[in-house]
Amino acid sequence: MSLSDLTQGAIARMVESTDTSNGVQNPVCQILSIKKISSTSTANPNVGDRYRIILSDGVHFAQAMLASQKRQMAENGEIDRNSVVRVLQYSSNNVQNRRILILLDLEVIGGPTPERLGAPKALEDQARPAGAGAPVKQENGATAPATSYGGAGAGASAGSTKPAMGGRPGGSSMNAGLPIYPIEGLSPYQNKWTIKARVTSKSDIRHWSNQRGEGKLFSVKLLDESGEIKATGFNDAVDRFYGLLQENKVYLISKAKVSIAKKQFSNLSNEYEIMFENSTEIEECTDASDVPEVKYEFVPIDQLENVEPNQTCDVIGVLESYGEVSEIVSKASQRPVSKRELTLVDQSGRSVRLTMWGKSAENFPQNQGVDDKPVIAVKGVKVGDFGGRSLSMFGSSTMMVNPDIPESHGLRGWYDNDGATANFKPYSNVGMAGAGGAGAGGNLAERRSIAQVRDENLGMSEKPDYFNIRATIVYIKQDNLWYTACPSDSCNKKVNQENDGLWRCEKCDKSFEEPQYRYLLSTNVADMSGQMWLSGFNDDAEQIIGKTASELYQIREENESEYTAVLHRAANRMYMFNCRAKQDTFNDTTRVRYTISRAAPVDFAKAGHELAEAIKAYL
DNA sequence: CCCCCCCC
Repeated sequence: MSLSDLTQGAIARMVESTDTSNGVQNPVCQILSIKKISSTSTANPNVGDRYRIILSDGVHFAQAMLASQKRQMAENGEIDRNSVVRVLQYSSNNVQNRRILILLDLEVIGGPTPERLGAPKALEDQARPAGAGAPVKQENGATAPATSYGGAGAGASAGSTKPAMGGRPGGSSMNAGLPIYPIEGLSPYQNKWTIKARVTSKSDIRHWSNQRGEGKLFSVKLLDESGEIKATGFNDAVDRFYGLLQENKVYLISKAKVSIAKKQFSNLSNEYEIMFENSTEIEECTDASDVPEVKYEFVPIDQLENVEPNQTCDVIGVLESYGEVSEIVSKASQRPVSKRELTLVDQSGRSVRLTMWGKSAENFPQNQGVDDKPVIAVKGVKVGDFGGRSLSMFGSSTMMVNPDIPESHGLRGWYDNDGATANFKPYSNVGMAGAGGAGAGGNLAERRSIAQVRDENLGMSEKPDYFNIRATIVYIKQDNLWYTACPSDSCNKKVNQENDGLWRCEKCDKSFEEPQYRYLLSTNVADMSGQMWLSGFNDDAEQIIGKTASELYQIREENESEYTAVLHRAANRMYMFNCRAKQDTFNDTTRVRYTISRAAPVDFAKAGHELAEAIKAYL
């Protein structure tokens, strides 16, 4: 299908006519957007206003409704965004001074069309003198179609008895003269528009600095009945609009720039995005009832295992607990990032971890007004497979605390009656069983025995598996216990001694008088079910051995038997090991390596109490 | 004009 297949110019003539009989016969048009209208308008059965369509002839587009008898074409996917259709029968109706096309019969032609044909503009004047055409009567009390897009032209239309903006709810003197457009109607070719849209998410302010300069920016997602679009503000626009724009509120926005969306950076299905500019006007709109609310599609926590990792989804649950803010260093950017772990529970009897990042993590819970065990709804969070399933906030994810929606009230009632005393099966407690010893914050069932680690084939898939074991050091391998490392901060690469006696680091491109010694621990550990070899790095090895690698190097230089004694003393101690299992191939042999990510001495008193509790639970 | 979405 190409632009030439469309009946160019048809839209204007269709709108001018009353129906097929005096209009265009069988025009071929493209559907730019199709949107189910879920705000239950009691309106007109004649109109059957269930699906709102933006219809294009390649030159112009205009607003249309799919007649209710053709609803199934939308429901079964026969027609969709970008479909090319032949309009067999239509009518053009005057609804509150706007012309709305009603598509009474149509057929799909050609195969799927992947893109918008041509560069259609909004029909400048879709209004007509009252009484012309075949006006659709509004029954008493009947609601007008949701948002009154002057869309294609509620501007000062010839013969219109109303002022141009008379129908604009919550409007003001600002933005005067610019018709309200559906978001789907925006394009770079037309800049006289106003959208009335709800902010569904707002990012943190982000600062950047690269070779091209530096600055700050933020972005919001905007929603109306027709679709969604991302809008970004840079520098001055951050100062002007960041505070004004708030999640879930509705705004009139005009005089911003529409440009081609960089699709790879957006998960919204819109070819375009908006940039706020110096001339941009934004005003909160108090009459927001006709702009759709954020829609959630909640996945119960126990169903998360059916969601593919890396997908996004919406989850609602009671905030059972949350941790302290901590800092990690991003592997990709090498920059420190704050994070905070929340634990959500729901009626499915399971709990899941939700990670918050950056400022929102630091400012939680104050920024969310969190009281005791609130209901938390999150939208667009990333599903991870850490420890089964986990959740992680994106910059584009949104969080609502105690939202006023049925699911929230249901959870509140359930939690206050039953949930508060229930036990929840976690997806994972990996990483929580650390300093506290045996399962601090975790439960004993989640810990594995060494036999289980083998029986469950952990580390045999492409991705690493993580597990915890409580085991006793049996033996520490005595040769190659350390390597000569680069002494630069956070380099740790192996350095070799050159002919000049200096130690050279290829990565840092520097030479040093002395290397830093760092452990490469290989230790055999055992529990009641068996034994296994674990690899460990410097920090955990220091803790286990009780000396730095440099100290131990000196000891061995001076007294070989003392060296052996130090290693003997390190054995027969019990630790909680957080480990990672991953395949690796060396000399054509593939085997699973088990690496310590954290080792913590067992707190026997605490572990004993936990065992007692576990036994009690069986009785 | 950013574009990373992180870690165990």
